[in-house]
Amino acid sequence: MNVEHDTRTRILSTARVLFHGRSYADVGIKEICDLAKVQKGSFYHFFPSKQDLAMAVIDDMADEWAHGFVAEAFDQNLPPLERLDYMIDAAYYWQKAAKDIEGRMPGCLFGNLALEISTRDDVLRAKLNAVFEKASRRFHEALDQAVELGEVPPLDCEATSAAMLAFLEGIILLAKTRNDPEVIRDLGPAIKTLRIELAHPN
Amino acid sequence: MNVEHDTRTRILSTARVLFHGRSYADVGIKEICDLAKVQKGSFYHFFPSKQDLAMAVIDDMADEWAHGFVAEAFDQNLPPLERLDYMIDAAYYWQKAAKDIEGRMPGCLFGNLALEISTRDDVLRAKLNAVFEKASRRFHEALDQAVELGEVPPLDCEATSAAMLAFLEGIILLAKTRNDPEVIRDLGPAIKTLRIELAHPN
DNA sequence: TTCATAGATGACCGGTCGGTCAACATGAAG
DNA sequence: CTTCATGTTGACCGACCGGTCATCTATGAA
Repeated sequence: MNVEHDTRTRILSTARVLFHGRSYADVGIKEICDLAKVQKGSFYHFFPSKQDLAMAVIDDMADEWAHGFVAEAFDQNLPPLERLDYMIDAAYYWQKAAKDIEGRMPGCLFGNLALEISTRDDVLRAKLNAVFEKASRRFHEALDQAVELGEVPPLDCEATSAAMLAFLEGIILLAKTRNDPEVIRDLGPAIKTLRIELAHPN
Repeated sequence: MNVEHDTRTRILSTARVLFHGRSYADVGIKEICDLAKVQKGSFYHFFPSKQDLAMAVIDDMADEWAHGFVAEAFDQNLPPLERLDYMIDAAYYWQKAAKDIEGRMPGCLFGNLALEISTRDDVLRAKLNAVFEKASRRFHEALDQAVELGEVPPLDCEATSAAMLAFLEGIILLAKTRNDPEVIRDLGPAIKTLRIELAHPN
């Protein structure tokens, strides 16, 4: 069981690391196979194409996120606004750890892939969009609860949650470009100041 | 004079369009040459390598930006906060026009390149970082003036301007992933709500 | 008229790309 | 013992990659 899927898992995690650290186009299947100690023929036994591999990598990482520190950060027991800080912190420490090890900030795998391939591959684009929408929903929940608890004046939670996700991705983009995770820490807390007012019902 | 540089210019503008619409790695020199109606040998007469071409493309677009709608948006005669709206508007209309023509949102060339190659090529990364820093300075100016005019309570203009740029890039990223320029219009105005307070002097 | 220089041409290079395939190993079910 | 499914192996494919180069042409100064 676990042995059967071991090869597949090795391919998947190797591909994830390489795609994240460089880019989709820059990483070849040969390189993935070599590092994962898998033969090329075996690769194509599990994944029909490089695109399918990318799909699986996205699913894989989205799952790990959802059950990992995203679940922690958006813990229902945490005060809603603290969850935002937690999320920023988690992003910061993650990127910092990666930079300390590899010397470079990998940024957000989803953001990286989105900008690289969403003009070329509509299927992958749609999948990445779904990941972002799911992430946005976490912000949405937190905002709803913050409003309910009176911690924040009423606002357009739908739009604001999307804006917060955009801000997070933007900060990571800027930090990666500066190769300096501190950007996340310095700018991140401003996420709580973002507000989009409710549209006036005429 | 203009004839001499015509070939170079054709290469440059063709490369810009292709890099912007797809990605750096996905566009080959052969394709650029074909579209620009230039022979490969001629290409390498003007550009020593693909990396040098990328440098030139970034410079080229940064120049066109600086003297184009960025200069318009950050017109000193405009009220500072209106400049922010102008910038969002400009981004929106640009992306919308591009999508109407090509069917896909290209996003921001600088953001695209930054995420794709800043882990692989430190020279290009540094250049893109410089572009962002220059852009951030425009926001900085506007914020300084807004504070001076009392339109906004005092704040950390340095950090907030960087946050605003991050937000802009993040919005474009999200819009590109959704392939829907309206995201820029819907979330963009929240840029004015971003605030990073001045650090307390102990 | 000569000569140097800038530019244009297209064949060519080794290497890598994503992907295919026939042959073979393994192990469980009949 | 046979059959079949699952998985492994590595040679192989044509296309394309970034980049090189010898050769030719056009131009303008001396």
